[in-house]
Amino acid sequence: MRSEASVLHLDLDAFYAAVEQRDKPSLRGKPVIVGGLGPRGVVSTASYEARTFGVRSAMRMAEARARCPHAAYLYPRFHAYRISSRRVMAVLRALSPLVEPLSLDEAFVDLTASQHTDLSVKGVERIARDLKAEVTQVTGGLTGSVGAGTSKFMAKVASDLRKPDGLVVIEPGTERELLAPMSVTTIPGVGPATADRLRRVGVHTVGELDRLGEAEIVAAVGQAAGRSLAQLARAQDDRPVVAERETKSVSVEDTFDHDIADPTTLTLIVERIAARVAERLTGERLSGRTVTVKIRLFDFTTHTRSTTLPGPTDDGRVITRLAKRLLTEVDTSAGVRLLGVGVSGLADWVQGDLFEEAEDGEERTEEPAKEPVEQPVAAHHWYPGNDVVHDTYGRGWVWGAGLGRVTIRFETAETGPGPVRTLHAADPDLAPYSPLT
DNA sequence: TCTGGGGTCCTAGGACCC
DNA sequence: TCTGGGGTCCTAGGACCC
Repeated sequence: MRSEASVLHLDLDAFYAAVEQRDKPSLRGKPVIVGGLGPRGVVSTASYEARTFGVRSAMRMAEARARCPHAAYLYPRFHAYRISSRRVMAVLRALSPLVEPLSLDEAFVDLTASQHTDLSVKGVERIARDLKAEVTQVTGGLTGSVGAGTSKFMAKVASDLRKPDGLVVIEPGTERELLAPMSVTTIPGVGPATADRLRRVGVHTVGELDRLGEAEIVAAVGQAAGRSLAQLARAQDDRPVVAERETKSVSVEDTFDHDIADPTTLTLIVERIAARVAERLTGERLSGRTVTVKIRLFDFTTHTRSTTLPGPTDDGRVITRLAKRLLTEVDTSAGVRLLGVGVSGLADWVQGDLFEEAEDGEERTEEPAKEPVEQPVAAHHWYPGNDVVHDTYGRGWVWGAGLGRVTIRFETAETGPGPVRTLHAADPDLAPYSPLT
């Protein structure tokens, strides 16, 4: 446990809406609501003027329009938000190299890694005041709320305490007293489901949770959540501020204005979404092994289907083919409201990083290997119905794979479906064929 | 015209290996 | 014929966060 309030949390106020008001003076002082504008849109950010009408983040747009019909409704301009976000993060990194961004508008800063030595409450207040001024300056007038405390948890609680444009440093030693009357939902990781479970054992506040034993908490909410909850309820939080986090997955999803049941349309959409995922993977020099399709049906039930490749890929053709196959594994005949494609199990190496230094900013001429996994290959590396093979027989699809062998069914334009060949995984005949091509 | 999009982490069961 | 435990990987679903 830190003895000083050396963790700082910055939260930009109504960030998306504030950027819009900054860039369009006619919107200043007026309710502004940023989010999806379609029939199924939800609110991303409401300006403080809109919040007085009860409009909140994650609220359905239809409800927001009912509550505040005269607001300006805007589709998010992420490019603009990203520019301002980068400037703010740069300010934070100048303060301390240890900055952990949580999103475009939020970050933790570890002040023990900064050049400041006075981390008394007064000293941290001075740092925070200067920081707020600088943030406002580099963003052309945006404000942020800053909190500081002896842990991430307390810093975040602090920044929430006075919004907007707030500055709160929680004096070390006063944490439990401060937390005791607060709702358990103040604790990160406690959402509606966990709050409900705790309510059933008579716990509503952090203080009540604190008085419960760890064993009882674990019994109520499970192993991992229970242990961390028991700690956080006592204001014990040793989570470090982590500057670099590795991306674990990349996904794209789309909710349709109206449910779609037509299989051809769904296939087309899944192709388009898979291509966007592949684009982002290659753009970020990532590749992954597991492809997942997410299907939300008309009734909001959500299904995922996934498959794991023997080696990482960023090939749009491979991702698309697998996504299309996975889509067929779920009954979509009653209507689909959302389709998504994701790739996870990302390689911890960057594809082709041996080839490019790219100091000159030129296009790379050397394409990275699309298929890191080459032969020899085990039978289970072949994907029935997906892997295509060409040889003297013509074009063949892998028909079955497993138990050390691969069956391939060939067909030609003239003769149609032709012979079925069974090859052993170690068969040299299989070697020329690369799976997943 | 109920319920976004991008993520992270956890759980639980089954397969498989030693 | 019956019966181990531990570890890892994979899949599906769900909670949660901003």
